[in-house]
Amino acid sequence: MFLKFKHEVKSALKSALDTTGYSIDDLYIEESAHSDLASSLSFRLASKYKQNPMTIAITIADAITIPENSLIDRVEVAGAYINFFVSKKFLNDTIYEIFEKQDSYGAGHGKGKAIIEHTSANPNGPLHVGHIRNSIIGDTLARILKKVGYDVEVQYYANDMGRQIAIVAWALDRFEFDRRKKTDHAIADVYIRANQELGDDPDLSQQIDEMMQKIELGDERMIERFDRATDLAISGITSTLERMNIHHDRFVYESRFVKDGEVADVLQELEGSGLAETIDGALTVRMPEFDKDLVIRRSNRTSLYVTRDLAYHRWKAEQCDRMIDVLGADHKLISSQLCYVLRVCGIKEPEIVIFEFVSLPEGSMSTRAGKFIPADDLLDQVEKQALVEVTKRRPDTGEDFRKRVSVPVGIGAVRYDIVKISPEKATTFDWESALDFDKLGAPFIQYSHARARSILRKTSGVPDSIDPSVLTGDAEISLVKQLARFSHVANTAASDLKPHIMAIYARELAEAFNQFYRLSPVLSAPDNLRDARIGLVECARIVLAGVLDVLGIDAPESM
RNA sequence: GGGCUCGUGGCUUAGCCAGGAUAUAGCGCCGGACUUCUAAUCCGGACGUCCCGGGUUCGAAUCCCGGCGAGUCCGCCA
Repeated sequence: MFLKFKHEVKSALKSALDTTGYSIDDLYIEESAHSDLASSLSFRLASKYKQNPMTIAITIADAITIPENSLIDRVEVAGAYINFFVSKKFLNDTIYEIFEKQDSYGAGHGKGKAIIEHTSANPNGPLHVGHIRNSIIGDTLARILKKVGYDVEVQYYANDMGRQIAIVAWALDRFEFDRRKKTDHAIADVYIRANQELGDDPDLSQQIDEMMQKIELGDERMIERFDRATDLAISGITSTLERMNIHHDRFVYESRFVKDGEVADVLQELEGSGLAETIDGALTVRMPEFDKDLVIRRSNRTSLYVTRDLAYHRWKAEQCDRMIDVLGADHKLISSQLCYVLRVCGIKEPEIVIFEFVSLPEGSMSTRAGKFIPADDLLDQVEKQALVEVTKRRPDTGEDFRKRVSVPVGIGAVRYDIVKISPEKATTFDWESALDFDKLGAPFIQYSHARARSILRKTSGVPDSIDPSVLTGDAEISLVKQLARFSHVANTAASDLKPHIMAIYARELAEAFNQFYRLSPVLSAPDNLRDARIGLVECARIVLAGVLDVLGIDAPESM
């Protein structure tokens, strides 16, 4: 509804410009604290036409004609801004639309197929608190894209033939694998130990090199060893992701691009077209833009990560309209080099979402060095703390209830706490704030939803039709306005690939509902107002549930 | 050394790409509201050189230049 309103504002403004004879390429329409939409175009016109901006604003505002049944109520000029306000019809239509569309409310104009790749952590240990920033950003983006209408496929690109996996495979033969532990954690144990042992020993390093050559040549025994290592890690990673409501539609293994010859094709193509040349025995792409050339085939003929990644992207590009990669900041250079090669080959480039690092107070994390906090530990601790919080706040409930509620509250808190931060911000993990439920935002939103549910449980059902025009209180109106923003926010989040704006919207929506809740009694209101308010609560419930779903956060019925 | 990112009240943070009206919100701090649909709530208050210095502009947190500080990358690793 907000988008429709914006369109009406645009066309009203345009025709007013036509009648007044001003012309400008942009209408400078923006959201404002002073109105529902505002335009600052009179400032631009002022310098262009050498006139007073206030005079221009008034002239244009006077020329605006609001059609019958418009979503625009009125136009006002303040400080040379032209302010637009929504009409009663806007509010009513918003409620009707939510009633009609129910769970599908908020869908946007996304079309086509989107492939989004996220997490893709090396299978050499469990996910740690840095990896899950990738997972949560990626999963939220996938959900946002789905919401706005894309056909979304989520992929995990698993590195099953890199040096790290060779080390894991080597370690599995050498050290005891602790079967009592979750498999990904046990993998990390042997991997860390192997790295200690390998140290700078060139003889041992030579063994790893030999393993990598064998895997590249398709040695059966070696493939089995690598696969075993990969599977053990991936199965542990998958179960961690499941706990966070994160699902991948497809695991794409790097090795397939070597096996099926796509890597060879890419190399041949680059070599044949003269884009790559042999330097010191290694096939290299000259990169004038980066003052650093890119090796795509080692002198021992094995491929590199980036080579396989090229084949992967070439394969993906043909299957989708939008190709999105969520990557850590350490991938900035290599991913722009990848894009450079794709570009010169005439292959579609991915849209890349870069997130900055999560570090520990004592420094950056490293799986190899064993310096990391496993995501499983964080989830365990947060769930435990959530149980303490639920127990404290709901002494009236039984143990079953508390345990059942503490899981979504804990997991939701983790997801929200991570997604609410803009990806380009580097963060530091610390236990105290990770477990401080006064700071965590998700319960606030979940609580609003639970309150809406609670009211609805006490009614004999939502009326079939309501008269929204009796909803005239400030809190009611600002709640409806927030409800109307959903698809607008989803569309912006999808086109800019910014999941955090959805998190911020969720908070603002919950805030509007809580204010309404405090100010506007529902059950004790007189008949027609009571019905209308029940209807509004139902709308809020639908949208709160919808937003939480887009954020991948469960919405408890009660908490 | 070069590239990229970040720098906003005590802490965390929105806004920056597409410059505009009193700079967003949470935590913490001070004070108020539960005989009323769950107070994980709501209301009010204090707290700001938007890192610094120039420039562009009628107007700069936002754009440009130069600093400073933090993070990160610069492998025939991934």
